[in-house]
Amino acid sequence: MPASPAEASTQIDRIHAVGARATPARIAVLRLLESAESALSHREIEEALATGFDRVTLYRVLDWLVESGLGHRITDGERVFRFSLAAPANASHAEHAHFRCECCGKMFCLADIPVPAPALPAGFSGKAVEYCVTGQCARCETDVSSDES
Amino acid sequence: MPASPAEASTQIDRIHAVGARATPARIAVLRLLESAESALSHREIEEALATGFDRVTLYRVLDWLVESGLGHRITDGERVFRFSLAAPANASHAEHAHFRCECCGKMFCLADIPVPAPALPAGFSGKAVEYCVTGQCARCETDVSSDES
DNA sequence: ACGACACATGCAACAAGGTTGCAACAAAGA
DNA sequence: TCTTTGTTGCAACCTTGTTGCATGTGTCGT
Repeated sequence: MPASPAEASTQIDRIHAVGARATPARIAVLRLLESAESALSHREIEEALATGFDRVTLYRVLDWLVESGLGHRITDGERVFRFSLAAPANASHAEHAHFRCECCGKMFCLADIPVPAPALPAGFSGKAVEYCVTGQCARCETDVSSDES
Repeated sequence: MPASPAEASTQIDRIHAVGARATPARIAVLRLLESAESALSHREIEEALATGFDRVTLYRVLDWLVESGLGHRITDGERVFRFSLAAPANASHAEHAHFRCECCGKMFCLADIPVPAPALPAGFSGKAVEYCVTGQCARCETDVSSDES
């Protein structure tokens, strides 16, 4: 079920709400991230949006997304950035934990698990925290155990 | 104060203990990491060891270090890997938190701060946890405040 | 509805970090 | 000392992300 113009208006509103231009690339990325179950890398976004947006355009859209506060950027353990939407403006988007599956490579937001506040040594001031667990996700876990040949 | 052969024997023993060959590159990297106050990136290691080891050699030494259990690899928030030595075999090297200074780029091991165990959703199994705080370290903090012009 | 302007896009080139293949070399044991 | 097997150096390559610049387009004022 591809985009209908009516559905796209949701994204357009969100874009305008942060004082930016509603462009096809931005709308498409927003829509994609909204329906994503896990944080996506630039590569994954490029492949999902087979619409021929330029690589650089996507990088810029993603940068804009973070700058404007509509999304965040997290780093998985493998030198790539991943992007997910921030929660809608009403909810305060507390920092949450992430889970990266070694098997399928997907990254999940563990919204339920609050990131424990760090106790830093004297003189240190923390701004942001990344809390990322690596392991196997539920699906890969069952795949592997049922595949024990 | 450069390496003395006598001091190097410590490193050689550690290398032999994991069943590997004691080569100049490995000894040098081990020595460097032992004296490092923070986790070092490949680049930093290459510059500190101005001894002309090949880039690739260092990458391979670092990979070996992690595989053999003598060191770990962590990712700072900026797409680069950093390496530090594992604690000596007697101590169980519990996972610890890291701190990356946005200002000077250094990465510190916060050995005192235990990484809280994650509560994962059903079906997920975690193997490793990364807990990294970003902010300003004590030195940069004072530099900035005394530099307010 | 139209035009202007600022911002967004596409292209090409670049940069940094890391990996691979392969021939030459050297540490460890016989 | 000799052999073997693991290590090194080199060159080339890949991936991820960035920059400069000319062209295109969304938005606003009219």
